Amino acid sequence: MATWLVKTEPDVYSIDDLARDKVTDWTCVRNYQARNSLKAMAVGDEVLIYHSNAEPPGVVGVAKVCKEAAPDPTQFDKKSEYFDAKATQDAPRWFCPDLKFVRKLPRMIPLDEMKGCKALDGLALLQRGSRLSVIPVSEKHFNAIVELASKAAR
DNA sequence: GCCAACGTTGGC
DNA sequence: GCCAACGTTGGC
Repeated sequence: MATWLVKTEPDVYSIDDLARDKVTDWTCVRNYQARNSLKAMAVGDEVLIYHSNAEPPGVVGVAKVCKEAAPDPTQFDKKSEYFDAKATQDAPRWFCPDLKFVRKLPRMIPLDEMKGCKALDGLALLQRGSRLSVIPVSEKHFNAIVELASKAAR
């Protein structure tokens, strides 16, 4: 089983929206590297949900892949701002898995705290200028973040 | 709102 | 295939 982290802007789609929807197709990712990660997701993989452009930014919850990546319908929707004229039904460019809400963490883990955490050294999210919206996370890092959430903030 | 760090596009 | 110009992301 693999583990991942996906970013979302809470103003657009927050962990609470996911909690309400229970399951959502993770659409609108338009970056090839991120797309490749989405396509590599398998049913049962666990996914950390991260709020970007938030105050503060940080990891807020856990979801689970419940359906492998399928063509992202927003690429075919002319009215969508994510419409892609170069994508066809025969050769879709963008894919989205379905994610199922698992739980919110007992507390959010701010980016700041992750930066100061030795156990999270090497986490791709913390690399300088990391802008990827879908990131593979080692199981070790995944567990370290979940454990942090069960401890009180420093 | 600023801007650094990337990614993408397109002319050559 | 290079690379300048432009667009986007996302922390601050």
